[in-house]
Amino acid sequence: MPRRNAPFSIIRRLPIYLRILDNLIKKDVDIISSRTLSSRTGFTAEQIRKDLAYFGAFGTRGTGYNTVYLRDKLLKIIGLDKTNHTVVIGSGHLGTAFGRYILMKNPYIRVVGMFDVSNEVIGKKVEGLTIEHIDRLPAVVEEYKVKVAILTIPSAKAQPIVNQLVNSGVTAILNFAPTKLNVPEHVHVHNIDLTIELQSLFYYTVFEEEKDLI
Amino acid sequence: MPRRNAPFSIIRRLPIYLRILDNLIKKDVDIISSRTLSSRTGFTAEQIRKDLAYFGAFGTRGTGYNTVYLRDKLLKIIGLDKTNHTVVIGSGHLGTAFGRYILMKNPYIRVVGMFDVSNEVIGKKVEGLTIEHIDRLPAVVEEYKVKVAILTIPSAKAQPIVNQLVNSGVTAILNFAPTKLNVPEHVHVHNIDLTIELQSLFYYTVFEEEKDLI
DNA sequence: TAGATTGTTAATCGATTAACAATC
DNA sequence: TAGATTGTTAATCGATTAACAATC
Repeated sequence: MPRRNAPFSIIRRLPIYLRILDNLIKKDVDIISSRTLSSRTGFTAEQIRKDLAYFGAFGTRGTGYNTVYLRDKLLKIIGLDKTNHTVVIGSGHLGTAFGRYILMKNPYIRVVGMFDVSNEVIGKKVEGLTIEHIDRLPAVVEEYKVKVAILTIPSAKAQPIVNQLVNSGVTAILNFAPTKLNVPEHVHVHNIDLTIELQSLFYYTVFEEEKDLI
Repeated sequence: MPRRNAPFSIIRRLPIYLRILDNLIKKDVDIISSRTLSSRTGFTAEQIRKDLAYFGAFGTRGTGYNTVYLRDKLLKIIGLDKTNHTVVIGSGHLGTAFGRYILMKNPYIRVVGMFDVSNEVIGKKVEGLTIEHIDRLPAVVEEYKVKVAILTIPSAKAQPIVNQLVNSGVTAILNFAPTKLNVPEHVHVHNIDLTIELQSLFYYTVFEEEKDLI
């Protein structure tokens, strides 16, 4: 499996293929064509073939892709072929909702810790996992060799925690705090900013209203 | 204000500028340069100037941008210059967390309804707003002329609700259900897929491990 | 005026789409 | 073999970066 520094645009589509393959395999479908994948994803068949071809030749010409084989390849490419640990930092409403969601809906990822500073939530259980004091974070990260962390704490408190995470060996962060995090080059940050997502949608509502007037 | 069908890549950056301007104005800063905005956002100064120039000439050469004036322009461009209503459909853990977040943290957006089908949550209050039965959705959407809806319901139940929303006049949907929604061309859908965001991060952790071996 | 910073045009880069040869 | 579908090369499209003239 030649692992290169693949474009982010491709990487983001792989989990979508993975989810569809999971569903197909559950229904005992053995073979899928790029055309069918296209109708399920909304991406063009050409793009799907090109995405997969970036990592190797996984299909059979004239037939399509074997679902189990392709899923296996995708899991290896993404890096989900072994148990993967993550921690949730910040156990307010948003943090516990995410933690619960991942614990329940993500077959390939395991939450090994949830943390907070507030005595109001520390000790509470989320799907069987006990929320711990944030002082326990470095120990848990090191014990489980956690490489990916989810951040749902206020912007003002984010940077010191991020520094701590990086020092403990975390290399990827899913950041829900609406602030720019400073990290070394080898650490990847994905920002999910609910305000951006929601506000930017309003652009299209105004546009629609104006279109009505034309 | 010439409103065109601006590239989505630009539209998504506008709320970030808006947030920074809000903070600057709070601190009584009158003028900001593209260079300073660059260091705050991580985007290049050239890109920021080009983004803004797409909608008009809002700055002063040799000086920079007036914060209050630019914020005013941005609010008009995005379409946040009037009260903007939204509804949250699906009031499970994720839905109530989002609803609460928007109610508390979004100065320009007002949640006018939260809905669910489960008697366990209907009647509960979230930051003063009572969760209603989903049967009330069309009435609320029409009463408040809601154009933007937030969807946090299971994938299997999403499409019928989306059809209902579109019929009631909604033109933009923030979708957290991990499924492709079918909508008419004039309706915009933003998908936020926590699984994609999280799984795709694991690609970079494997990459890092391999780099260690080189 | 001189220094600073915008707004705009040109060059580059990267991603998507189209076309088709390879091959099951 | 004929039909189907992949994998790959070429063409197009769009977004970002660089350069600089305009102007406060």
